Amino acid sequence: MQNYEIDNLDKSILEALTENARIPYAELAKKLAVSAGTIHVRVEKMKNAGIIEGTKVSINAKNLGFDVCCFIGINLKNAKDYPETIKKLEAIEEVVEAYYTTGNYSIFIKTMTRSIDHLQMLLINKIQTIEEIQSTETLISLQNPINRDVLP
Amino acid sequence: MQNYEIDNLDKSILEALTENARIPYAELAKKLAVSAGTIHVRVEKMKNAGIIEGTKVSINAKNLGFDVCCFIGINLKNAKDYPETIKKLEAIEEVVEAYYTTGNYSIFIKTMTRSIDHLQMLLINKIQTIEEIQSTETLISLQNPINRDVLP
DNA sequence: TATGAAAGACCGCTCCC
DNA sequence: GGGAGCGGTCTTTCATA
Repeated sequence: MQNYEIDNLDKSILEALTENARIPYAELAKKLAVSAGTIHVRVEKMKNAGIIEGTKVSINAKNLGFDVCCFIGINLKNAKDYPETIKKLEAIEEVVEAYYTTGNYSIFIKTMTRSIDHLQMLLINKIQTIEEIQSTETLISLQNPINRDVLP
Repeated sequence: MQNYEIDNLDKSILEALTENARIPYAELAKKLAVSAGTIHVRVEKMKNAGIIEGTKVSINAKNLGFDVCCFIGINLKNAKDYPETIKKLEAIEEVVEAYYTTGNYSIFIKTMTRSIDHLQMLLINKIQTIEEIQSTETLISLQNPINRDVLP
């Protein structure tokens, strides 16, 4: 199911669908000069290959009141506590992404909060109370100048 | 256009659309026990309020061959070179996200590459040749145990 | 002002070429 | 990969509370 080689048509479909996942297949077909049936076949193929996982709305978090995006590098007391820590982080709704990384930190997370106060509360009352965590480093995102979702 | 307060119905719509943006409005209406017209009105309202930015397919980068996800913290020689550096980073297709942050790094970027070799090439031949950059720190993501797209 | 119902146009899915 | 048919969906309008 993996490593299916996509051709230019597949690529064009992905690009179009990345801009607007709700575009009618018929319109897409016209734009790419193929038939609607073909689009359908290709999309199904990419779904089966696990390339297309699904469709999502992109929500502007800022306009919903979540103004503060922040990255937090976490160091654990013991590396073996990783699974337990992830479980605890998962229970915190402000944690939107988590990565297990090599380098300076054991775990690296991204958080979305409504304000700096909210972030501070999150850090003090939720994250730093996790006993497996030794220390944290906070990187507040002031700007997000690049945010791509298309791959070459 | 901002700070429009969403109610429970809007929230349910967003949640459903986040799981599957292509769900028929009629089905969504049935699930939420309202009429299809209402769904349509609400979605339009949230689009106008800038809450819904659009719809996207979620692509599994791994199945496309992009196996290595990596974060790179960048320090600049001079803080004022930020805009110029962003411009140069933007031209690098492997750079999928960039943040201007407070804390340890000036700029923080996320990259997607096909392999460790590819990552190494990216670092040496592309990123570290940007003259405004003083130093970089690389955090290779080994796992991505949390990846939410729903907000509370 | 926001919701609900219905009608027509449009689209997606499936088959066969 | 292309083309046509049927079943279903989206959108719009109008009436209502």
